[in-house]
Amino acid sequence: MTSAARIGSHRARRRDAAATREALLAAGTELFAERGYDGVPVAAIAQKAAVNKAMINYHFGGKRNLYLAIVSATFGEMVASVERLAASPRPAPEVLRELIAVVGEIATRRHPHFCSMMLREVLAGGKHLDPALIDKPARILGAVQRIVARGVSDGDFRPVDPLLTHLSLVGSLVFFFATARFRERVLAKRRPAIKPPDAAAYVKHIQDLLTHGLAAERRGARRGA
Amino acid sequence: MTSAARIGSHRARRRDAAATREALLAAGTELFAERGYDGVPVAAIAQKAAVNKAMINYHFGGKRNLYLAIVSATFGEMVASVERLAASPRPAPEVLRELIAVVGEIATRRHPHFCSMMLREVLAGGKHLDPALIDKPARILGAVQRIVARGVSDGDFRPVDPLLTHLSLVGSLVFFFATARFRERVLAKRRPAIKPPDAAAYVKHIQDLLTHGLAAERRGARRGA
DNA sequence: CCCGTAATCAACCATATGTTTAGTTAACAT
DNA sequence: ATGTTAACTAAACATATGGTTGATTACGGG
Repeated sequence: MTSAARIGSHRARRRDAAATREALLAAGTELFAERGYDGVPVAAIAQKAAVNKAMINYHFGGKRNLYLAIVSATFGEMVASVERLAASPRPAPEVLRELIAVVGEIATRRHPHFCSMMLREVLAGGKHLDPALIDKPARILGAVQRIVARGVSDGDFRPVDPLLTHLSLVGSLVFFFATARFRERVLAKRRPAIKPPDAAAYVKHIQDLLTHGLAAERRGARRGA
Repeated sequence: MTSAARIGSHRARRRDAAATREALLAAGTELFAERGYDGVPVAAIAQKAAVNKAMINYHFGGKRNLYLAIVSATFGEMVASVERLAASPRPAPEVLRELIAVVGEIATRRHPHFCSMMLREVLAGGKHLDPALIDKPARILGAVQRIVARGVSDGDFRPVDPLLTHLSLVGSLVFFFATARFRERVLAKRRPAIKPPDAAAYVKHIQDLLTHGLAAERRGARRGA
């Protein structure tokens, strides 16, 4: 892992700033997601990265800045994906289903710690976040809202509130992916032990729930108020 | 507040163990919910409770035990309410709507810190929790599952998976109530500033989403596989 | 080959924090 | 009144932690 990352442009180097930075980012991502900002000593990050802890200050300028770099990187791809989808001209219900799948994909494969970090940040009220970073969640919010609003105005969705819909959607997804560890622990304790549900099944469940839950009533149905 | 709580059985007492314990529990509940276990120094709890910090060890035997006492108290009422509802013989869709309302009620009025604490605990993988406490979330899970399973077997709901349904329901609710602070901050930054949605509107939204999303198809509809 | 510099490291420092302790005081029974 | 004890306090302690420093080393250019 580290040794591989340390293979630089021409040959393995005993000193490689880029590899050190990478190792710190990787170690920090995992640890912060697991235990939260306050729960991780810089010594633990350094040890996991097999690097001297002074390197955190040397390369990032302190624990806080390392954390911000990690959050920024982790959030970046998610924001980009969601905004790309929001721009799609396809029917809103279809786009929403794909959005759910994409979030599931990113949350399981590309950034397995995204949901934990997002939730921790949000729980902390954005205390650790830069003003520059705090707008990334806001952009996700905006993108989902746009999709839902379009579905409503196209008549594909009931006249639901886009903001509330966004919150319920993101909430159920983030909650699921962020709480896998705890779920395993609880379910394993049950007699008979229950197998924790897998991500793909949950993604499909949310897709179906939203599809049915947002669908416009059949033509000629009651239209409240 | 404290002075009021310190009015004992017959007259105000300069020393009142019960009042001191209460003050510590109240202060701890608020602070732990806000900043998490690791984020709160015992000195802060003691200060907020207007009590000497050694009292935490004297009355509870340490920070950890104070935390466990708080979580236990906070989770207790929620578990009781949910299990009471699960035992109701009324139609499952109706019970589920009420369950959502009850969770909203408890999360806003009686235990405004329940969702934050629950989410933090779950994120930590139950690291701080006693085996005795870890089964409280499991009981909530069981109760919701029973309601959903009954709705399915009664033909009121589509043949959804009760566990997945539980996760999506609890996830969307807990997420909403735990992230109010962050939401306010993000929404206030938008131009024009958006008023954060209130709890009652969200409860209704989730009720409707579930009602529509779980409802059995009209008679004679397709039955997959 | 040799030097300058970026990168790295071990040790140190200042501070914060959970817990302990030794002493003090108020409530109450007698 | 007084002795006993639970409740409380201030100070001390041990440890953990984030950050700094000054020396050291490897890499690349000359």
